[in-house]
Amino acid sequence: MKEEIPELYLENQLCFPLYAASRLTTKLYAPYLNELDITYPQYLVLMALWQHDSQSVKEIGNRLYLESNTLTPLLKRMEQKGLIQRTRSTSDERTVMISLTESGQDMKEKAKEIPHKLIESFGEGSVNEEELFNFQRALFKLVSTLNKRTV
Amino acid sequence: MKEEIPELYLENQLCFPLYAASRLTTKLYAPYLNELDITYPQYLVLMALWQHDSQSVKEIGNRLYLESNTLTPLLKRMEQKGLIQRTRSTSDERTVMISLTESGQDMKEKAKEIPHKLIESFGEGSVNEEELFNFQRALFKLVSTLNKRTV
DNA sequence: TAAGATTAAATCGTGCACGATACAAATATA
DNA sequence: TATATTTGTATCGTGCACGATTTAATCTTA
Repeated sequence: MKEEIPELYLENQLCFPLYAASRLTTKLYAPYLNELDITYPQYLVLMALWQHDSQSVKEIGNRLYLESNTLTPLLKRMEQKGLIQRTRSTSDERTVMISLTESGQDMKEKAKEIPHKLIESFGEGSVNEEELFNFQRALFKLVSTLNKRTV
Repeated sequence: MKEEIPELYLENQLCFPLYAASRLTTKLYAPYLNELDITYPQYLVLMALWQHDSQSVKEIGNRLYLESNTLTPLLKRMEQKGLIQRTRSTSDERTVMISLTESGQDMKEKAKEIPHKLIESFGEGSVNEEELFNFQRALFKLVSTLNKRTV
């Protein structure tokens, strides 16, 4: 017999809308990131470095919740594009320091328009400023809680 | 000179916590999905089919916001595992209908415990029921809006 | 009804994610 | 101070995502 299990409906999941929203948001960024010839994860790394230049792979990973298995190849691609520099630390030969090149720093100037453009292409009325702020707070709280649970 | 652009801080993004939350949530599911020998996207397809068996690739894609370039290989893997059947429709030779096998239907029985287990391993106090519900509503609203913007 | 447009899957190439493992450097401990 | 443990990167294999393109079937329209 067919048993109805509402707990298994897609509409009742939390994971599914997170998954969908993340992917759809990334798609919304695509046209602007394409202009800069970078991908979304690369944009995240740049944001981390624009905020605080010269971080180890580990530190960037802590910031983005990623590990070296994902970051190493990604950072190598960014190095190839001339956006960053990878240097093995002299004080601790295990760690690799990542720092922005001139080109990587300059990209910030072009990127700073992206957030505004995105709000424009998304917002179009219907979004309450305060509601959005609360939603963002809830999201970050969720991330923080999830991070504790998944260590 | 170093220009401070708060709009580019990771803490002020909406996309970044969505991306992080999505990935961390998927990680929380991993142990339970591993027991069933399925991946997270495969779990989503199963949920779609448990709710409504026998859908075309296109219909599943509309439900999950995915297209055939992602779904075709994914569904082929699920077919190999004996979870689903892929049959080309006779009425419209373009469409491929996806339906659950007996094994795919049976998995629902094992899966129905997952949502509860997840809330357990996550919840541990600190989560307001109503707050969570509102957050979920906001998430789905966001997905719906994003979907309109990215067509 | 024949030519053009649209639609549904599939294929291809690139870039993530991530578990598992390897390896060397640094740290802790006997 | 040897030995064991931990730590930071890197490597490997698998499975998504997704833009671009292809192919075949269906639908439109002149």
